[in-house]
Amino acid sequence: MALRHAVLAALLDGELSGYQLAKAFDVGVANFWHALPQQLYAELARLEKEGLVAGRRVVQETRPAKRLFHVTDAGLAELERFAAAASKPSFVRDDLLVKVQAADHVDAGPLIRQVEERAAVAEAKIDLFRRILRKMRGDLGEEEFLRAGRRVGPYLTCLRGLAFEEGNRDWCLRTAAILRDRNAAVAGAGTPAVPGEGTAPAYRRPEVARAER
Amino acid sequence: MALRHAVLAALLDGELSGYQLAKAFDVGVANFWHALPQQLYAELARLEKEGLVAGRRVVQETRPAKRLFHVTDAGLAELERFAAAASKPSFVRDDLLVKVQAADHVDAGPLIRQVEERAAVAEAKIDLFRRILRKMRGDLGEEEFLRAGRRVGPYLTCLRGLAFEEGNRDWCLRTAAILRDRNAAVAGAGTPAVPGEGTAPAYRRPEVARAER
DNA sequence: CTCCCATAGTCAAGGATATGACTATTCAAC
DNA sequence: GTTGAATAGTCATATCCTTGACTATGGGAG
Repeated sequence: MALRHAVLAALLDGELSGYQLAKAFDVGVANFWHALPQQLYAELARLEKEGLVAGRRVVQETRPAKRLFHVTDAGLAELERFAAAASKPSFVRDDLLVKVQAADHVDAGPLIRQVEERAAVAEAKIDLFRRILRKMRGDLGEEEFLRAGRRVGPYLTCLRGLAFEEGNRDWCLRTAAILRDRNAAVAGAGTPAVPGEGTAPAYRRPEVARAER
Repeated sequence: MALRHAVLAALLDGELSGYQLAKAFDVGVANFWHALPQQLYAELARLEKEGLVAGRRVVQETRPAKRLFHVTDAGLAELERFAAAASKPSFVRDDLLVKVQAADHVDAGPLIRQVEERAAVAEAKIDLFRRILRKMRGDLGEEEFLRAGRRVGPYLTCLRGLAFEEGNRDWCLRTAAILRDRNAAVAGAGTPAVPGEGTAPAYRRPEVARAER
């Protein structure tokens, strides 16, 4: 039930429309939470009904009208309550890690490609985050901004996003190199397609007949 | 729909009972996926019905009987298919980051405590991961193990977990220090409880009367 | 002149996850 | 001698999240 609080936190920086929120919570920039547009519009409706945010309609000339939302005092109080409550630990849930976990038992080719692609994605995010951070701190140096700047929350979460993506990139590059080496070694030793099968799996499945292959 | 593949990947290292799986997917060790026991038992039942895993009953003397599951050839094929398909990017979803995003608008005290507690949790996980890695590579050095070891998938995902927790710890410690400094600075300047309110929020809420406070 | 993209927002359906409780046995501590 | 932790597993409910649509307008590319 933290999506609502993520929305409240995002609206602290100023009024946003649902559409703008959706972009902020989209892949690429969502440093502290991720959500799809449908969720956000639904959550905004709930938050408004409960009086935690309020919206005002803004008519535009060249674009469809939009509704800009801001956090009410009740919303701020709710955020305060949330921030003081215990946080549950966060979990890893990543398709790619599941695949790497199985790396010794599946075809290495597609996996290596995916890991390398992820490294490129991480690199792009790193660039983006660096630009965002520069923009947020303006003329000030990082240390100075963090000491005296008036709004450091988003800066700090962006720093976490940056460090995460740097870790991601480094790990992906190393993992890809390792899998490539192993794949080449096994291929050189004569086993053609599936390297894991060449290097004796740690666990021989019992009672299941290993047909063909 | 990746939980099933995470279960398959976990069972590659040998037979496991639902209970053992649950421990592996619990907080603390789940390097590549996290899930609750209920989910795992349900998923195991589905996987068995579809013939992707098979279980055998093992009666024990001092403990209740258990069912040990292993991946079938069909399961391995399914995992192969999954590994070759495109992975969707993974997302950040962390209560604590939401709170830090709102750091300038909420009471800093409880937040700082939580960030420091998270740093301690990360430190404990780092120790745990280092022990697990040492155990997995045995006598070999890391480079050597990754070149020649016969099962590196779990080692690689554990390395990612280690790097993640190191990043977590470093960020938490730095963030806590920054928030402490800022809190002390504002308290010294005369504002008592809520420091964010002392430093002029970037956005003045319109049309909403700012009662008392 | 048409097609696609960006803006702005909504609906329905179903799968995935979380919360909380519950059974049953054994060992070890108090 | 009863309570508590660990083993082993299950059920029900509720909420969350994802998938895949769909409406509508305006601007720019080709």
